[in-house]
Amino acid sequence: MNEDLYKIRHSASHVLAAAVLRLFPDAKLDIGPATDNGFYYDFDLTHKFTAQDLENIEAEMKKIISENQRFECKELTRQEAQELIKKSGQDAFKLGRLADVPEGEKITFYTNGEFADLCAGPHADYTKRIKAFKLLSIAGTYHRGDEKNKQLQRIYGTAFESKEALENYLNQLEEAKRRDHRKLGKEMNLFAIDEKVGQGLILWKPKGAILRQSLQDFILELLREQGYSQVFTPHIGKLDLFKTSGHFPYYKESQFVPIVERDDLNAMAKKGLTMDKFEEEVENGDVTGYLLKPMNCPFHVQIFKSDPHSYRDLPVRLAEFGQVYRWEQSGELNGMTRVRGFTQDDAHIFCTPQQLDEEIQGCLDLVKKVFTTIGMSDYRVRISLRDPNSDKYVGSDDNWNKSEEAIRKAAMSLGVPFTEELGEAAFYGPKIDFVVKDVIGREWQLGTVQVDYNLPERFDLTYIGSDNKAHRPIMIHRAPFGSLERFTGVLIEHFAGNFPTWLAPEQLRILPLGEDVIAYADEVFAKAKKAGLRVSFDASSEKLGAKIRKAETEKVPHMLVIGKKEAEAGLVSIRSRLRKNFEGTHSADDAIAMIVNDAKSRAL
RNA sequence: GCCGAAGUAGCUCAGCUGGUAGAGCAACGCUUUCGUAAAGCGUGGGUCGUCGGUUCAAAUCCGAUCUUCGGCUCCA
Repeated sequence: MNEDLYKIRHSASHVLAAAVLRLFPDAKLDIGPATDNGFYYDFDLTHKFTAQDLENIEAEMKKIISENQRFECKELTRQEAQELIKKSGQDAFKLGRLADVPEGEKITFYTNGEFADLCAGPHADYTKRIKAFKLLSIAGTYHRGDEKNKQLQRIYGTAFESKEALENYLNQLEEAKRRDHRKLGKEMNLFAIDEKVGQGLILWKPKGAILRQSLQDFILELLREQGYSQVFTPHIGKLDLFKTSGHFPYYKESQFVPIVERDDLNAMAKKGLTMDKFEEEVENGDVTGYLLKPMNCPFHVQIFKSDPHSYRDLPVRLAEFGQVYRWEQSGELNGMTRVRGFTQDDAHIFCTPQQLDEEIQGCLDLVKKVFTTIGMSDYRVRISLRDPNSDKYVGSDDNWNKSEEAIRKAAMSLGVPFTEELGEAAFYGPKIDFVVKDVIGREWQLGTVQVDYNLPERFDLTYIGSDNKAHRPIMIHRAPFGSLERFTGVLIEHFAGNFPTWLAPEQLRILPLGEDVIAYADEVFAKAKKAGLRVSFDASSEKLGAKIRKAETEKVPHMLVIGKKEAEAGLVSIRSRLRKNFEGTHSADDAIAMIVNDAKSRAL
């Protein structure tokens, strides 16, 4: 965002606050910055803002803008600032915000008209610089983003340097909604979420299943190339397994309640335990129970443990499309991108310290290959490192340094910009994530590679080194898609449902023209089917235009039009959304071969 | 989980201040057999998310609850 636009938006947020104060003098102001897409301001007010209020506030803002107030910056001492805040009756949050300004830094107030706000600036010079703005929504938000704090009301808006730019942005929003995976998923019969089945639980419909299977096949191919072994593990495991791994009760809040054996349940019921006592017993007591797995790692660890290992066997790479279950808060659920049951394209690598660099590199290559094949170039890479001032991490400093260095080195080799975030690492090791945005600009983490020193320790994993002594292997967790559900959701939006041939649930449709050609068209249909294409036959008595329209709206990438002309010459006519160079008449065999190759090559 | 909004036919939506539901598309049937994005006519389909309340009467008003959407928090 350029500086002028930033100033406009930041100024708009001040105008918003000024307008709200005119209409609701009791409102307490918290904070109101410019954002990537607009601006907001947070208010504390007993009255709940309504849609009508939003309109009134907007009208008041227009008034303020037309008054063409001048933004003036005033530097104050801390003492003066405190007095000013108290005098204005805005001490509820502003005093705290003032305290955030570090000692020695300038304290500035920006004034426009009757409104003054603690603010570092910069601002536009006059309110009339805000040429176009619109208030978009009201949302709840916690003061300082902490759910223990008071919940405030946030008004979101956006502002631009011209009416055209605003129109443009609003149109873009509309356009984006059209490619929303929840909308397309329904329209294209890819998946469903059913109230009766449960929130956040995805039903993959036949067409969505084809999409998913194609993605899985693709990954499997890459895994074979990279020397992974496929494994399968159950959906539940004993509580004890997760106690050893440290996941239970550590992740208790995000797990489904344990499945406790009938006898134990009975015994606890007889004791008349309260919920708290029940949980305590499950956590600490001698209770036999199972957990729906929130992650696959402990299972893979036990597979590794089931054999003795020599350094010559390493690295061991165990891969599984493992379905896991997490109790996400209901308000966090979102289509396919945030669900309660999802399938990780998971794998765990057990390697020696010497192999770590190369293995991380291999994982990143895999992720990169996936993103390149899909044609997703709009992602950002985030590496999460430990907070140097915290002691919550396990593993030696030496190990941490080495693995952080390995991660950083690998990230650099990607040739894309990445950010380093301190304190974001898991307690067991640093990680590197691939993050993409959905149609409304929300970020979702997809691929991830994490180094882990913790689980090998907790499960006492060993291999015999060349010195004939036991050594501790290092684990890498990695998932190039992250989860098939989230990835598919993002993928639907990425392609706006217009999938390349290899992913399209229906790759080809035969459009016969008239009853006379049905027999010939049927032959072509059989050939295409035999060639492995996902093909359908439109035998309806609609006109060609209607058949084409139907196929187009259903986003079928290729069509074969077969009329008298083609039937007599033994040809077919291709109409293709994806490959204009395919279009024209060809022999049926050629046409089918072209489409088959297109699918095989996973061309975009 | 919290704040706010919403839930009417398979889909998209209309139904004003209460008088017991309507359109387009889809589906189905008949006619049409057609040349690159919509042929014509007809038919069926809804206990208005669910439960309770107010009322002579509730899709409409009130309460609870479930689900969805936008935020916040949290995550793959």
